[in-house]
Amino acid sequence: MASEKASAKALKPRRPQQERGRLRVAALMASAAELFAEKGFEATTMTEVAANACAAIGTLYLFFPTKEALAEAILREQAEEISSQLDCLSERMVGHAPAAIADALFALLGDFLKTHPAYSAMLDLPGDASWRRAIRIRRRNQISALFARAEPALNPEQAERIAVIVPQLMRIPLALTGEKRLRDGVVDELRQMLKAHLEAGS
Amino acid sequence: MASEKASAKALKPRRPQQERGRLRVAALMASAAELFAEKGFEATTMTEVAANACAAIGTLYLFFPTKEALAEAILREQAEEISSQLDCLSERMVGHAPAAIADALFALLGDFLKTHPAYSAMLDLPGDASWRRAIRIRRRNQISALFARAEPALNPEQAERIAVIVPQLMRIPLALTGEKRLRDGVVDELRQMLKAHLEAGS
Amino acid sequence: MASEKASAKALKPRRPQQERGRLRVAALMASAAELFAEKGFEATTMTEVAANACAAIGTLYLFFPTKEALAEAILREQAEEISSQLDCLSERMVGHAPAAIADALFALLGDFLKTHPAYSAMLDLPGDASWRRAIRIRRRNQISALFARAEPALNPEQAERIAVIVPQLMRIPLALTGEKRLRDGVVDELRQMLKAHLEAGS
Amino acid sequence: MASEKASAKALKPRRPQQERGRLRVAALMASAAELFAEKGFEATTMTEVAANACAAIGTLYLFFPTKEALAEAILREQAEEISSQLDCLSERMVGHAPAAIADALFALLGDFLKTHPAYSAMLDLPGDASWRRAIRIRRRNQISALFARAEPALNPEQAERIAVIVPQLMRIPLALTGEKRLRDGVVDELRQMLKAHLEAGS
DNA sequence: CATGAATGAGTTTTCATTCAT
DNA sequence: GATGAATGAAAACTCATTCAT
Repeated sequence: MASEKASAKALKPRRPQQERGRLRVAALMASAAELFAEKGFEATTMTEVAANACAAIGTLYLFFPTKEALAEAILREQAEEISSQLDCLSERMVGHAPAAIADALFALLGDFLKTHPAYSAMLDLPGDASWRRAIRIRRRNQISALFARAEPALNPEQAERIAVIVPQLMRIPLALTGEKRLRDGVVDELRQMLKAHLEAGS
Repeated sequence: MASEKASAKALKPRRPQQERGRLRVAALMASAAELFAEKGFEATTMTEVAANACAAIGTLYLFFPTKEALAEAILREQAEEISSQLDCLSERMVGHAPAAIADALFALLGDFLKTHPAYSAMLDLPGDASWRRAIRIRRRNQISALFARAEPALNPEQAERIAVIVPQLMRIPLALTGEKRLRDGVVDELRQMLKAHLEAGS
Repeated sequence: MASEKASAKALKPRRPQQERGRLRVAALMASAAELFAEKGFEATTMTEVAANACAAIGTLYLFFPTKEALAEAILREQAEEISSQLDCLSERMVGHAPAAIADALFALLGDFLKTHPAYSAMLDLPGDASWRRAIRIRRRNQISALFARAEPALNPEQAERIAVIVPQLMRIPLALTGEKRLRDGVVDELRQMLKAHLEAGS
Repeated sequence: MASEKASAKALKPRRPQQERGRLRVAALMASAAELFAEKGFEATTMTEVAANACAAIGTLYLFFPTKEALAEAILREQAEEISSQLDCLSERMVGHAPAAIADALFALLGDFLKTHPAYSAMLDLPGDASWRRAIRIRRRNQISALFARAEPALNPEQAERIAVIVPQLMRIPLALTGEKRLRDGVVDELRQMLKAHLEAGS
């Protein structure tokens, strides 16, 4: 599977040393995330990303050597964010029952995906690169650890399966734009389903 | 005098009038479905689709005026197929409990997605056209009707929510290529989760 | 010519077969002429020509080896037609004054171009082939001969110039589709202009 | 936060923001005009246009989103030019007789068409778009106003007809490439014809 | 003669990426 | 750092023409 074509070219998203540069980079990433979420990674052009951030195309390439690198930077940042939130949650949830954890996880992931619509869209893309898989696995491990730490009695295999399932469950309501009532109902339905399952299984 | 004006330019999407043509079309659609499933819609080129079917690029465009039209034709065909399978299932399931239906639905959708790997990948694409939405809604209505018909006591709103959720649940294991054990475990976990939920809810 | 070869295979009578072929060819040429006039030579496709004549594309190529040959056949036929009409006119106009000839020519060309809208469009095309030039020159010579024969006193150089000008004058009103009043006025204006000029020059 | 939404896809027809860009655009338009005049609009390829201007194909599309848009840009520019020349002429010709105006108009249009060989070829094309019609009508109105202003006694309907006719008269000699003597004679003949007509009509 | 599926070179158009200023 | 013009390989799409039936 090693089809990494960017081998010769050292992948180096440059780190801006100045405050203005950092703002620039943030604006570019926000612009890209917005467009990726809206029309998908492939359908978004680098020119659009730059224009949407009121920057020149050259400026965009100043910080991100390729479109793929731009996606990776965004995804890494968002993964970092959710990772620390999961760490936080893990602290708070020690000793709680799986069902309680499920509730909290639902709230956390629901909020995150709503405010970061590009996250799922970018993480589950066809032709997944190794770094994409790594991010998914890290998230999976973190969630399964969350359950394991809170409730050591929980079957670790099941914890892993749950860790796979929960983030994907959260994507379901995202597709129901324009049907708010249904979407909220689906969120509740999913939460009940998961909680009931965890209560039954423990 | 040539009367019929030929409607400007719209003589492109020719449907095959001979047996050989019908075979060709089938081969082209199979080729496209295979590639769409493998590398995604955007990353697949029309040239590849044609070559993969041992046809010339012109032959492909003889039957499908655009790449989008090709995707639509494939999706419509597969949607038709699953639709009739759902009809069949609906017949057989009259009078069964929701949990039994869930089991049967799991089996049906699981098989279908395994043999039609392009289906989900193409149905849930960014920037969804109206025909895509129509297909999704039809499937949703059919599944909710399946539950409603088998178990008239079931809350119709819940049936709709379940109809939204189930097909998306089935997509989750698809992403787990190369982790067969985990994938099978996840399938079981999801089935149990859904069945338990439906049994509790009824 | 009656072929008495009544063998096992029913042999269709040859004459009707040729007759049918002649009708086919006429229909194809009519179809092409219609489309060429409507959207131009380049913008018309061979497929459209065939479809517009309710024939298969292969049938079209049975009679015309290339698109260019199709155009040439149409133009030659129409040129032949107008040529014989000009011959007729030449007979009738012997001894008439140039102004009278101009009137008659106006009527003849006006009718012809109105019923053969492809004629001008095809004769004056960019990148003119030699046969196109030949047709134009033949028409020019015929018209100048018409004047010379009727009125031998007329300056032959002027006759040639008039022969160049008149067919082009007739094209002017053709562009005024949808402004019938203006078009008719322009026709009159042109006729007066030409007649006055010829009367003054003689 | 990237506010301005970038209007979907319409950031293509970029107008040059630097001096160098303006030169490039001019060179591209000149290249296209040359080729359109030489081989016609349809027979000219965008690749040729770019190569003829020593530019890459992408550069051409940077400024002109389609071949049609390229034609429109050229035609609009040339129409603007002739329009201002007609304005100039209108100033100078106040109080002159129609015949004198005809002379001046002949000179002006003759020069213009000789130095802008693409103009007529592009303005009178099959399948005329609305913008093409608009340019023709503007020219017509300007010429008829020219007559009306110089000689208020002139019949306004006749002025309009003349305004339709004159530009088309000027096209006639253009077709006579390679027959210089004849062409010059035709120009004179046309001029006399028009002048005599206008003198007689007033 | 008739047919229409098939071809593939050629055309238009896109867009990630580079580079001179 | 910043800019935006420039690039060109690659993709979508067209259509005159051929050929097996």
